[in-house]
Order: sequence, then structure tokens, then C-alpha cells
Amino acid sequence: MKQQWHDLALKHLRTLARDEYGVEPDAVDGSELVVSTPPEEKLGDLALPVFPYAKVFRTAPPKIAAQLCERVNPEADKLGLGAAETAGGYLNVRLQRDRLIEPILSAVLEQQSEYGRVHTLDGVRTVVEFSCPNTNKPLHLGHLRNDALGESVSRILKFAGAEVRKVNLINDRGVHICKSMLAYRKLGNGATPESEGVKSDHFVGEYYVRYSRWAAEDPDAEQQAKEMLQRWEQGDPKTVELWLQMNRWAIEGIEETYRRTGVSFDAVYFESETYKAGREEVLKGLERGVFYQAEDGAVWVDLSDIELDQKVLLRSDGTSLYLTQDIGTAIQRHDDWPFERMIYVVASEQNYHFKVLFNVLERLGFEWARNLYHLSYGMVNLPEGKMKSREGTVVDADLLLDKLNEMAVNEIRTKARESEITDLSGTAEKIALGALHYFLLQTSPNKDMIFDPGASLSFNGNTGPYLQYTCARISSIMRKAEAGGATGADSGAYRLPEDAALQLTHPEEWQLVKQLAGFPEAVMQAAEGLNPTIITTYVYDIAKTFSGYYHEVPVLRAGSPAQVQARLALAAAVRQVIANALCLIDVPFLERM
RNA sequence: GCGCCCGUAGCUCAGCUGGAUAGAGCGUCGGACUUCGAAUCCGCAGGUCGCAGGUUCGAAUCCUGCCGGGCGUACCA
Repeated sequence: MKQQWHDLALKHLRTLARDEYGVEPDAVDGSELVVSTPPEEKLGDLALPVFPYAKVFRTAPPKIAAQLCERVNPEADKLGLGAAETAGGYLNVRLQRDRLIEPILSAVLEQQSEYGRVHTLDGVRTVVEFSCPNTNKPLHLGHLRNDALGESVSRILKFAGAEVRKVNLINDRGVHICKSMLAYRKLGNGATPESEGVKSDHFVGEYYVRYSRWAAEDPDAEQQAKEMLQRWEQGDPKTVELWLQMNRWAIEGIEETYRRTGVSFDAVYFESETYKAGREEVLKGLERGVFYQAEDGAVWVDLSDIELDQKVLLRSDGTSLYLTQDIGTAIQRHDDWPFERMIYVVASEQNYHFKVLFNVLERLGFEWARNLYHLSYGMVNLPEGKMKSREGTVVDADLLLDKLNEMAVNEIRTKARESEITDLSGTAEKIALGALHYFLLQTSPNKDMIFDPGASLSFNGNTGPYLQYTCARISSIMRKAEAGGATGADSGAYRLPEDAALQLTHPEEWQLVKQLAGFPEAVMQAAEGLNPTIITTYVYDIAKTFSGYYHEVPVLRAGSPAQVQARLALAAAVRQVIANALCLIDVPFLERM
């Protein structure tokens, strides 16, 4: 509809240019003509500012708007596109409601969970890397932001047509991994997660903490950790065995958290398997003169031509670095599954690292390197400041979820809803997840955010549970309607009465229909900008409109059976779109809560 | 020092490629439950969009310079 108006207005703008101003139609730039929304409902549904053309026509904008209005209206009327009027330099359009309500609602009700799918990225093979945990401790709040972003962006890209492969990279080697191993060997006495009744990744994490305490008092600890890493790299059987055991514990625990949060991967890479892979590529590059070797044997790349520094790619002893390994994994991933784009969801502290990585890959001649993208996200801080592992202020993912769950249970009991739901803990868990993910995705990715446990765990206001509640209310209305048998509905498939447009004349009903129609565009924007915030804002807006609407307009007790049916169909459509949007931001949908 | 990012209401955040009077939530204050679920709704108050210039019909949005904060700038990851 926007596009139609754009084209129509542009066409007449061009004839106007020729007829009245002796300006070549081609001189009228269509990209200058934007279709926006008027600030107030009563001004119309669409707004087209004509200011940009004042200069070409050497005429005041209100006059251009008036002339354009006169020319555009007859055809708009003929096509059923509504009518335009002017307000200063704006051409405001009032759409023809009775011709739009029915097609928009039936599109939602027919396409159901597919409504909102767009094709802007059809077939684009895209790898999304996210999460990337260490195997020495459980996930924390920072990972939750990363996971929420990675999962949500992946779903959004898929919904925009892309072929998405979600990948994880487990950081399972290095001296930090050896630290928890060392502490376990010293202090573990053969304990296991089972024997202690502790979630297995937390069990491993405890030994990392114990190591830190020990190392604070014993300067020899660091040395011992390094020695253990050497033994690991040499393949010492006892070390490898311990490593395997502790990694299994860590990974099993972490996977449990993934299942809990609805996060999953199509492929998992292990640093222990890929850390050597970059070496060969670097050596090849050295041969071709892309890199150079220092006297001590270290291999360097000189990035001063693009105003970056010189970076080491291989240590003087020939071992790999983080950067080296990332070169290897990128190439390996492209071999495994030739992608067009790869998106790394990694915190902003690594901005520099990715600039270097992408540039080095380009220097090595991989043409796909130009389509690598670092989706950088800001730090998650606490009201008291940064999370510090040394000060024990790191917010543990599982504990946070437990706490949210507990609060949700209390809320359900306070509201006396316990008897209404069949699965208390399951429902509470979905509410907890909804609260968490919505909160994390509400802030634009590139910004740092403050996680205030008190405020963010609230279930009131602009929150995930508010959206779930809106859906639960609609579901409740629909259940009642079905029980009453007056709906013409069977199992949630709502038929739209033929005269729906005549029934839905309330201003908020038109507002809702317009919002429903706006969902595909929100998806497009979110996909283009790799930004779930577009979806969170969109879905809150429509939920808020609906909440206000059902407070003042009765659905089941509407004036006539036809109106009841029309309003039910509208409610069903709203619920459908909210559900579709919630799915994109990993907020569970609830029928009851 | 240099590089990148951020600075919008008391607090936490939206604000599409520049477009009409800058929006939410929380918090404060005041209203609405014999009526489709009050995890809701309605209303009041709250802003020199960090500061100063510039670009133009028009700037929270683009450019430059300051100020404040964050993160980098490892043969760590």
C-alpha cells in the first residue's frame, strides 16, 4: 500500500513537473519521496512530504502538495487506494478502510505462523556464530545476552528467507581450562557432580574458583597450570583423560542450559580440534609474501596500510594464537558449508580483533571474507558497576533463571491462578524466559546495558510477561467463545465474516489492522539491521493497542453476532501476530498464565 | 597518546534511509475490578535530545570540534 502510493504520487509528480514547471520528469528523484506516518491519527494513515521538490520546481511546498493532491485523487479513487488531502507541505493519505480490513485480516488468519515471512534474503546462505562458552565455568549473564541475540537474529534471518546455519565454538583448551583441571586434581578427591549433587558445569566452575583462591596465595600455581597445558599439548594420557572428563561435565551442563533457554546449534566446533588449523594457512601466506617473519621466527602481518597495527600470527615457538585459530575455523567453516555471509555474535571488546581477522582473510585472497560481519554487542553491567569474577559479582545464568522462575511461581500464587494452569513450574519457566529474553533484546545490540535484577525481573509494564499476558487474555476470550458455540470457529481457526469491514469501525480496530499489516516490514527491517529490538518495539506497540482496545470495546458482548465474530477474528489475528513476533525473540507463547 | 562505541525525562530504554508538537516502561501523584483474566487500563507531572558550531526548506538523526563514560590498543582469549 505504501509502495502503491509512492509510485502513484511519483507518477503524478513527474507529469506535474512536465506540465506546470517545464521540468524533465527524469529530474524528479523518486528516492526523495518517502512514505511515512502522520504524527496524529486524525491527519490520515500515510504522509508524503513534498519538501524535497520545492527546489526543482522553485515553488513553495504547500502549493506543490495542493497540485499533486488534485492530480492524484481521481486515479486513487478509481483504484480504491483512498484519498489524499494536504496539510502544508504534506500530502496526507486516508486509506479506504473497508477495502483493506478484510484482506489484511484474512492474510493473517490464513497464513498463521507464516504470516510476516518476507523474501528479502531468500536463499542467502548465512552462518551465525554465537555463544562460544569456555569449559571451565558455567554460563553467565553475558552469555545470556549473546545467546538471546544469536538465536533471535538467526530466527529473524530465517523468517526473511535466509538459509541459516547456527554454529557454536567451544573454547575447550588453553591455560584457563587447565586451571580448573589442576584444582580438581589437587582438591577433588575423586568427587563427581553426581556424588556432590551439583549441576555438572557448576561443579567444574567451582574448581576454577578454588584455583583462583589457591593461586592468590601460591605464586607457583600459575607455573603449574602452564606445565599442565604443555602436558596436554603433548598428549599426556592422564592429562587428556582428566581434560576429557571435565569437559564432558562442563559441556553437558552448558547444553542443559541451552535446552532450558531454547537455544540450539546446527554445528558445534571445538577449539581443541581447530586451533592448529590456522597454522597452515598462515604459513602459506608467508610463502606468498602476504606476511613476514621476524628474526625470532614469529610470523607477523603488517596492517599499517589500513591504519591498524602489526599483529603476530604465529608465536616464535611456532604455536598458534587466538587470531590464528579464528583464521583456521573461518576457512574450515566455508569448506564445510560454503556460505555467502557469516555473522559473528561477539561482545564489543573484540571489535579490533574482528577487524584484523577479516582483513587478514581478505589478504589471503578469500573473496567471501568481504561478507564476514561482526555483530558486536555491548557489555552487560550491574547497577553497582561491572561484573567482576574476582569479586564474585558475576550473575550466573542458571541461578538467575531459577530466581526468575521462583518469582513467577509466587506471582501465579498471588494472583490465585494456580488452579487455572495445569503445569505450574512449566508455566513459571516460560514466564521467566519471556521476562529474561525480552529484557535482553529490548536494548539495541551495540549499546552497553544495565541489568538491574530488581527492575528487570518485574512482570509489569513493558516486559515479556506483559506480552504473554495479552496473548493469554485473548486465548481466554477465544476459549469462552468456543464454549459458547457462537463463533463459527473450530479449534482456533477463525472465519472472517464477509462484512467484517462493516463491523470493525472502531478507530482502534483500524489502528490494529494497520499494525498487523506492518509486521512484515518490521521483520524486513530487523533482518536488514540484524536487530531484534525492532521486533520488541513492534510487538509491544501492538499488544498495548490491543490491551487498551479490549478494555473499552467488548468482544463477546458486541452488538450483533456478526460483530462478535468480526472482533473475535481481529483478536485471533492480533494473537497470531504477537505469537509470531514472540517466536522471533525467543519469548515463549502462553495460552494461560 | 591513538582507534572504535556510547551520551534522549529522576532511573532503564525506543526513536526506520534527516520530516509535522521528541515517545515508552519504571518511579511519584490521582482515578477504574458485581461486567470477555487488574501480570490490565485511563489520567497528571517530568526534556535547552552532553556542549558548541556547521550542512538545509527542516537535525535527536548527517559533518567538525570539545566535554563525559565504556572498550580496545598482548607472541591472552
